[in-house]
Amino acid sequence: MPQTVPSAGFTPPCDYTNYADNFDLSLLPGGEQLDPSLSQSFDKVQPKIYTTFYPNSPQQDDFRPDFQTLLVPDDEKSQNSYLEVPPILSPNSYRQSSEANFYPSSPELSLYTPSPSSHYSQSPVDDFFHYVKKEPYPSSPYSYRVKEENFLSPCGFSSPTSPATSYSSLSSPEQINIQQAENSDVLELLENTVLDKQIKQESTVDFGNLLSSFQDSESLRRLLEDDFKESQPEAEVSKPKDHQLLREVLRDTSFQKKFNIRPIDFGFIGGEIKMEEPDESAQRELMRENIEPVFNLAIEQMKKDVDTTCTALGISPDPTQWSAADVLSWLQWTSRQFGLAEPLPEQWEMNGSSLAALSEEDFTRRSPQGGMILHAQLEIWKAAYSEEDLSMKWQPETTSSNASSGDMSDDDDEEASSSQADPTRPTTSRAGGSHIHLWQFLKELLASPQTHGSCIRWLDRSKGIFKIEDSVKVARLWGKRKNRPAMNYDKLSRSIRQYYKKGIMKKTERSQRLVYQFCHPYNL
DNA sequence: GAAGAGGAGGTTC
DNA sequence: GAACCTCCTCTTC
Repeated sequence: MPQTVPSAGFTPPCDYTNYADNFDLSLLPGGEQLDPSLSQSFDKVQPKIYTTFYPNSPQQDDFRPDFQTLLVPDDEKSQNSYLEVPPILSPNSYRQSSEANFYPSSPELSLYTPSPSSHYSQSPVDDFFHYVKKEPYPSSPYSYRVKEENFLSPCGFSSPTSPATSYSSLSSPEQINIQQAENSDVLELLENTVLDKQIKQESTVDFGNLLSSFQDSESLRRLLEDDFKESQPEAEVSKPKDHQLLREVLRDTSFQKKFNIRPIDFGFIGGEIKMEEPDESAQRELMRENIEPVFNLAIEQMKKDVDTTCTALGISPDPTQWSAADVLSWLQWTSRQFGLAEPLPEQWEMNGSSLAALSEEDFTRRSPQGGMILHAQLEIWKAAYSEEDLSMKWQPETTSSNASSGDMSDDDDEEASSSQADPTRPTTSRAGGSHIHLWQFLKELLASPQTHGSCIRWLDRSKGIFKIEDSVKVARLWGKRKNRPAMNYDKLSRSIRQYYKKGIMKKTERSQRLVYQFCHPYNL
């Protein structure tokens, strides 16, 4: 009959997926020295952990456990510790009912489990240990099973205070007001999506087998009690400091000798890891799915920052529209924001278009100390504006528009359907890397000079001028991507030339072999 | 000879 | 129908 008690730091080592997702990194060697700020964050968003004991024993209906009293102080029962008290079942009813009726969601049983408010039977901890003593392991036909349910609940965010206040509590005092103002809608989104829901995971382990690894039940009892005492002062059940039992188990390497197991060597992590191409593709898709919402949030925040600054300085969000005075105003403002030296006006006598065309080297030449930062900030501005402007106004036929483009992603899954207003905008409408435009592919190669710098590289990044250094290799890569083994540079270049008519690419002013130039805004 | 330019028809989605 | 792919001829470097 199942019983749920606070996990007291115990994590059944049976479901590695669950384990990996919820693993307390502080358990690793040296992990106790967590970054204090991180620890604070964990305290605010503390997972609720439910552990259910349900012995497969006919005697269990006699148990009247008081785990709640034993392991959970009264003042905590309503916080992070949950004891599920099920109705008492007779031995017959227990035997007649399958485990699936109790825990259909257990990994072996694979159905969903009731919420933490559901009820299960109980058993006293003393009787539990008595039972352990009476029934020698592992020969007992009745094994205890432990089911741990982890509810990742936004405890810190679900306080009566506003989301912004809760979030700000994680920050330094001087940041509070800013973050309250700037992150409120981001937090609102997070609350409405992820944090508003409990994420439930569970695992089941044969407790009997687990206990058999201990010399006697007293040692386990002692460990559990010590663990609970240690967690008492903080009144936090699942703090990183907990999991004493697990710590002990992890430190105990006797099992390695017992089962002739060698420790896993993670040293390879620092080295080269080769992945099969299909797996790599799946990983990229998974990464995209995970990162895209965050990326969109960042873009939104970036746009707001740009708007705020535009209002403050009275300048256009489009850098190419800036006058010389606007340029100077923006440079001064950005320099102050980043604590850079005041820009010398004589170095920056130009309008916004000229500024936007400067390369990073140009910036660094004019401002050796902060040129890189200023250039990066301008790129962000251009990207933020293009995101907004292209989605609102830009049409493929009107490339004369002074809108700039933000090819924010070099992802190979991008698609530029003619029905879309923004051909440079990343989309995820189709998975896989086969549907990609040649110009996007070339930009993808150009974006990874470490990998592909030997076959294609930028000559002038700001103007979108690039050179194909190894036409055979580029063609081979393109053919591989498009699953066209017969691809060669002759065909690839024919496709590039098709871009001349479409206004995507052009030959450079001084024609050079294997040198092409992206048209605006594709050069961004 | 390699690469560029461009016409024309075919293929895939 | 768009976006290539393929083949071709001619030109340029």
